[in-house]
Amino acid sequence: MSANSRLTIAAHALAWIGLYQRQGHEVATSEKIAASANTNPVVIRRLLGELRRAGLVESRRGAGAGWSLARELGSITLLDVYEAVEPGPLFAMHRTTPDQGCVVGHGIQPAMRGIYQDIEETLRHELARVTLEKVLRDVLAAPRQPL
Amino acid sequence: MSANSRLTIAAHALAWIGLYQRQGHEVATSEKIAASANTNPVVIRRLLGELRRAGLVESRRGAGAGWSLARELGSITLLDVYEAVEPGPLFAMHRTTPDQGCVVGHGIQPAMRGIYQDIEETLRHELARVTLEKVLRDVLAAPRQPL
DNA sequence: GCCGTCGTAACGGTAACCGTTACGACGGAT
DNA sequence: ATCCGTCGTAACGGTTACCGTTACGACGGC
Repeated sequence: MSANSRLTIAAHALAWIGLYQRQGHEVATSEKIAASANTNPVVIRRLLGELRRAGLVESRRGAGAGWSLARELGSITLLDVYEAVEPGPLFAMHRTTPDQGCVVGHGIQPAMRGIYQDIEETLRHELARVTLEKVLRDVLAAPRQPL
Repeated sequence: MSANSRLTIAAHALAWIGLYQRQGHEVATSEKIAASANTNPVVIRRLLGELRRAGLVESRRGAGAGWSLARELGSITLLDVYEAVEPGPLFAMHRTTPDQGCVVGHGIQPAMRGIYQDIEETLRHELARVTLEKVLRDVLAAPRQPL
């Protein structure tokens, strides 16, 4: 599976904004988030744009612009982020339709669809158990670098 | 997530070989399997090669060559197939290391690694619950096309 | 009107997967 | 000993997704 880092970067951005706001700041800029994640501000803006469409964050334009949470970290789960950022299903069917004249070719897609649905349901359930609040807690629990 | 069809095609091939053998045949050729899956024989040979490395199938060369199961369908699970054909982890970390001077940048990777490990463990558990015997059963249970 | 930031288009690089062609290797069948 | 069907595998091109980057208009406090 060609894994991608979209969920990781999105969680990073949300945790960063959440901590930033708890430190008393109003809005976070894509530039600062990008510096923490060591990537390009446009990458952050693109991802946060998808989170905004899902109602997880809000953005202000003009002077003093930036991003803020639309919900508390404790009410956002990894499933919310996953659904906002990962479009397709986990496993794909055949690219071309199998031979419908063959028993296996005819029955394989309904069979796999049902099996995959169950598995993805379990995955979603697991993702829903992890809040961004817990992510931030785990982040802050990481051992400090000794001098 | 850019889903791929490797697990689906591999399961298709195994179910096809299993049914073929139950019909009394010795070995299955990549050409016949490819015809059922509506793809190229080389694609099947590549995938079955990975399943052979995992000890799930065997291949014979020379005249009357082809593929056969190395284990009963009931003892092969989707997890066996998944591990044989899907190399990497489900979710990836940042492409570049985050800013270690930032609290979030420093703690995000250990945090996400732990969370992802739990989730993937659950996924593997679900995959292990489905045997290829069940896949073939579901395939054969698909409704016939009415005339 | 200025200026910082968002929003978004556009482009190139990278990587994975798939389909295809090609060809040597193997080993029963004759 | 030769033949022939199949495997095993390399090589190449096409497609797609994601990422990084540049560019530039839109917005809105000041």
